[in-house]
Amino acid sequence: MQKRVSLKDIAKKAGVSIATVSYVLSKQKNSGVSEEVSDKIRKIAKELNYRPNQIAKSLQSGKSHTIGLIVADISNPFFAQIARIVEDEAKKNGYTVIFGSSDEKASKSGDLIKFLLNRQVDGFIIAPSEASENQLQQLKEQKVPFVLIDRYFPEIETNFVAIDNQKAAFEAVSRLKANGKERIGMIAYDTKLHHMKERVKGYRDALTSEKYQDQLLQEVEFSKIKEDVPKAIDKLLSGEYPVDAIFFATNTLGVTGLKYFNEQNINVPDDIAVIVFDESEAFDFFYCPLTFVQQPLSDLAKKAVNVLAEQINKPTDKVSKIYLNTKLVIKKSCS
Amino acid sequence: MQKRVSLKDIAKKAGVSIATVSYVLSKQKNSGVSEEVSDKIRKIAKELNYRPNQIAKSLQSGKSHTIGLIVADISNPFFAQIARIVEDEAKKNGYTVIFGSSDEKASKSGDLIKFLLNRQVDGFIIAPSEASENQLQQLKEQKVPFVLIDRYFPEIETNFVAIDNQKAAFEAVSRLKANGKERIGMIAYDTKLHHMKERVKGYRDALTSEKYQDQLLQEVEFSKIKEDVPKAIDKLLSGEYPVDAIFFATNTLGVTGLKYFNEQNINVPDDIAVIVFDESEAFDFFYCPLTFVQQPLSDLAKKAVNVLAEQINKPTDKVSKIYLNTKLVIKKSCS
DNA sequence: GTTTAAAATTTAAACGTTTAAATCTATATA
DNA sequence: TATATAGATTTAAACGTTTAAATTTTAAAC
Repeated sequence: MQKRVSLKDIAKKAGVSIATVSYVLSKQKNSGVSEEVSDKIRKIAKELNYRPNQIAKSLQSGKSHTIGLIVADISNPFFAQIARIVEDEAKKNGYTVIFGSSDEKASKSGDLIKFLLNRQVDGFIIAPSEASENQLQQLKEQKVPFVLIDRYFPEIETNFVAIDNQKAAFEAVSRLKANGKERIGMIAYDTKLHHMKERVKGYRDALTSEKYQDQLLQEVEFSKIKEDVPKAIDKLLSGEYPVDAIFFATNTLGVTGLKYFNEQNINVPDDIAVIVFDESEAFDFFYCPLTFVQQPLSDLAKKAVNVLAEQINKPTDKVSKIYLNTKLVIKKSCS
Repeated sequence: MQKRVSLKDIAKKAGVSIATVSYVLSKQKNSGVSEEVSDKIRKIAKELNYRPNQIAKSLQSGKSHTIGLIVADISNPFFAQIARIVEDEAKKNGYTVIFGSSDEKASKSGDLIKFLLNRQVDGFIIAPSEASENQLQQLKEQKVPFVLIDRYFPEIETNFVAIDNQKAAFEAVSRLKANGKERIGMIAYDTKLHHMKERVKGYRDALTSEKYQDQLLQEVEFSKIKEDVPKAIDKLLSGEYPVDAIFFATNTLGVTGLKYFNEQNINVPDDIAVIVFDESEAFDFFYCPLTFVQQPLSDLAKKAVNVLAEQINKPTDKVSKIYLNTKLVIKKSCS
């Protein structure tokens, strides 16, 4: 990599001090320097194709103008979409984004946080993984600005941008009931993460019959949904009282479940009604249009960036807890 | 953000010079410093939870250990998957990834490159957009290490990791012919990008009848595929000799096309046979299993990182032009 | 008890910026 | 003409590291 031109080079060529060059090039308004000199400096800077060294600026200012985005998996369309919006919104605010995938593992997210902190990121947007409370607590102690997205821990006072998972789930399941479904199963992740627990809560709230509830909720592990979802479905469909509807707690679970339905020639909605939390491009091709809970991804991500930017610029102890509205998009699959 | 602890703080506490601390903490082997002192320093460093300031290191070393990844759109699963693998492979090599989306616009990619160069990235992995040759040429002149991925410009000598698009397309279309298809249309992007031209070339090579070829190839614009793909399909299916097969040049085009088929109740493969370049989760739900050209995404991304890392560590003028193999995954849609 | 060499530690400069403070240069004022 | 004042420019320190070179300390050799 060729040596880049610095203020020093310009100063030498212009026959002035580095400081003068800096004043000319870094101040918008002509602060002090004479027209003559500043014109000359700007001309030379252009000639030499000067590009300020952000690293040096960062060292000097203590700000890197970089934010760290930590999600479960950047290749998951849900997070990829968030990433894209974060990218655009961050750029508008003058920030660069460094991302990292935690694979839902606290150890990975911990490493990631340390790594990015070394890189002097100014703040974080995090979709936290299970058992990462202590990491967030530490960030708080070190007064590192951060905003949670998609998930949050109710017992920790932090900024977050999320949805009302319980309400959204309640609405969805209520819809199934309204459509006459009597035994509604749910497939969720086996995690303590609050957003998932809320979805389960909303589901439970909507159920009136208390019976069999334990068997109706199937929880699968993040790392082995390929095996666990089919098993869960089998369980829900077997026995004396097979379910007549399934509520999938995420798009990934939904996709996996629907694939299994296809393999087994289980028809939606004739054999079973379905509602999925979140959407997926894949659903567009499912033979039966799917009812799903739509999250305001774009607003979620934008808000997160804005809250973070504010927090970086004027840190306060007041936290922003933002809930955005979801929408239940009703199609044939739940009837 | 709380002030972080620096070498200075440790030095003060330990009663030694900053240099000594640096020697202890930055050298793996005990270079010179006595056991006693170095133990003490390490202990204090741990106590204070010292984390080296990468920014300062970067300024000093001229290396940021950061690479810039520029793709068309991070929210496109094709690129999101690449991003994920790049992330993992980069981490293995000690690099952080900053990403940016160009939206297939040269202007955006140009801005992005400048922006990231200011951030002192050590190198780039780029899926270049149309008319961005001059940007790459400039990078070459400035001796900035970079590797192209997915696309490349044959007239510019650069590192790249790609596939043989012509061959892959040829194979795909040949398959359609072998299955008795006689009028095979293609829907491609209207771009000068070489990879797309190669796909078209491969398609043309496979066609034997020379007639009507101009009408058989439909090119649509990146920015308005939603409108253009349906139009293109209408054209291909109307007239005296409607096509009996369509070859989609990318997964995005395929997804859009198949949606339109559904709207119009056009059946695959009865009404029309289909092959798509690239895969998509969505295809799993299409009623008819789709034949597609499978790219070795993971290897592509890994290779790109490795070539780049090598280029950064020992720059040479020799370029690596790497082609990886594709696989035609044959399903019912092309019969 | 010197001398000398080796080992341990420190000094100082550098990376490319910013910016307060100091200095220098005009010009206006008396 | 001397002086104050504003304007223009430079000096120097700082951000947190690294590292060559200089210095100091320790220990060995005589």
